[in-house]
Amino acid sequence: MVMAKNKRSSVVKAGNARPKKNLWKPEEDLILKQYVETHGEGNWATVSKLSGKSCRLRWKNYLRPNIKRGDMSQDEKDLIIRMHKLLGNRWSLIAGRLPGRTDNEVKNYWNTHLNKNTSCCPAGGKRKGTSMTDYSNHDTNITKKKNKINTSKTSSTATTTADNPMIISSTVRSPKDTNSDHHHQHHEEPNDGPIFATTSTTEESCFYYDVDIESPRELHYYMPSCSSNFNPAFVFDDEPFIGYMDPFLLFD
DNA sequence: AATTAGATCAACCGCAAGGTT
DNA sequence: GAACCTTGCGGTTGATCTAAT
Repeated sequence: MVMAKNKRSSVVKAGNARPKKNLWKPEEDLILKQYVETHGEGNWATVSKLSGKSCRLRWKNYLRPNIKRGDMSQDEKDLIIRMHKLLGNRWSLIAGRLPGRTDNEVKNYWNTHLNKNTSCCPAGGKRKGTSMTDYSNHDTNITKKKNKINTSKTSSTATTTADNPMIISSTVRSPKDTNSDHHHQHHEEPNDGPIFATTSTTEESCFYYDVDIESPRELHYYMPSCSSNFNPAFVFDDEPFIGYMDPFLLFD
């Protein structure tokens, strides 16, 4: 069943039973907005205590300036798909690549629009125990609580089904680990083995992102610049995606 | 017109990391 | 260094919508 895009207000309809969810009213939004304009961001615990609502979330996902609302453009969709293949469920990182989009929005968009369209996932939109849950378990478990990539050792492996013969395994290391992992600096693999692409960074915020891609075709899709000679740069929409230069990776 | 199934999205929840005391 | 507090993140839930029956 194809559903029309559903635009809903956050306002509870008058006459309805009191909702379990604490939806925001426009006047509450206004109050919060004025509060932040006056006092600045922060002190969310205090504000939330006073209001009884999650003000930080509301501000971050809805009220913050430059929040872009409305349909995703084709470019944004493509970027989300490709970033998700590369990064998994690291919504904040993906959202950081999409100006004006929040991680929550990207996550919702993925779960509702894109997840079901990917060949590696079971089709369907039923929520409970379905596509989102089942498919994402592999990288959900991986990425959960491990996405503080700058600060902690993170290892993730995203495998796929037979429909998508690509395997991405990413390993993010803290600078401490760099001594023992010299091969992460720059690496070339023989063509007959798994292609092992790596970006490296330096200084405090550095981390290493290793991508094992079994299919050279897939590698070329993600990294057109590294067909035979490896070049540690990804390209998104003609934009070089270089780990050590990209603020998206260093944004913390 | 009423009901049902499925889609959408705002908000909630719990955990982990970082910061402060 | 420990304890507490704050913030960020990702998974999940629930309300409400629309199209189909």
